[in-house]
Amino acid sequence: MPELPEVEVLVRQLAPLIRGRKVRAVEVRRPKILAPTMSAEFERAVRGATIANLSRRGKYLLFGLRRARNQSPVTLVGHLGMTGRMYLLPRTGVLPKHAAAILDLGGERFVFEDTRYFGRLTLDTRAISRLGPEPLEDGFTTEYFAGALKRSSQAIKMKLLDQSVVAGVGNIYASEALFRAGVSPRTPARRLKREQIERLRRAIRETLSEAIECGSTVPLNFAGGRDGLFYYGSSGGDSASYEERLRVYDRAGKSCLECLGAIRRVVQAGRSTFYCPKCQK
DNA sequence: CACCATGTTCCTTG
DNA sequence: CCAAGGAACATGGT
Repeated sequence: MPELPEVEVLVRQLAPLIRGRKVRAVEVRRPKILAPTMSAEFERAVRGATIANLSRRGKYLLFGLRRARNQSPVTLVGHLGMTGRMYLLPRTGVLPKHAAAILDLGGERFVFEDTRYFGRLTLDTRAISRLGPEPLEDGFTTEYFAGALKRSSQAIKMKLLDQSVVAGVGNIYASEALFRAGVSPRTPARRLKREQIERLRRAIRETLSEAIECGSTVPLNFAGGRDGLFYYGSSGGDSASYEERLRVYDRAGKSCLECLGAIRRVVQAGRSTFYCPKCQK
């Protein structure tokens, strides 16, 4: 479930539920997700701490932990990887097969579940410092964006996935934003004209904003109505579903909603890109 | 068995 | 030193 909008929605829902709560115990089932932090160090820092706040940077979750008076606060950095989920589980709930780490909050347990274990929950904050600007904030200007693209011969799709260029865009929204901007994903970054860069910047902001408004993208339904299990997004309901809102992603061979031509799938740097060759130049 | 999957990091090559 | 490409990580779905 991991691009900026999904993380934003998760943070908004989770923050009020965990703010102010104390971590009574820590259980790490997959030490790999702490890397490079070691289990002992992690437990020493987190056990007994109070979660003072939760925020987001790019696709990362930032847990601000307040500890004993004589100890300094620490930041826990979370990342969902490809398959990560974070939620509160009632004390009586059954832990999932791929529970990577569990924080006992007293009433409920905070669970970090991750099937593929590509995610992270760590004290290492270095990745945060390498991130580019937040696409929905003022720092993501056309001036900045143009500067970040002008010396690169790499395809623009790849630049959008580069978290040091702009933070939070992933494989799905990169294709969607390029379609909205009418820009071909294969265009070398340095070939983009000023007007295209402006359109793309706006398209990125609109695409991400709309996804946040819609609540959630990837079908996050925690299959089978969970008793008390926290879940986000609409489970069915009236709003347009995830797939319905995507104009090109995973629509290879289907018709373009604008021109009725066929959506094409190409592979760039080993990852699928979807676009309309007629609408996107 | 084959291929695909929302992401990042490391290694190699130029 | 930098840019770019590809493999690796691990598990499951189709």
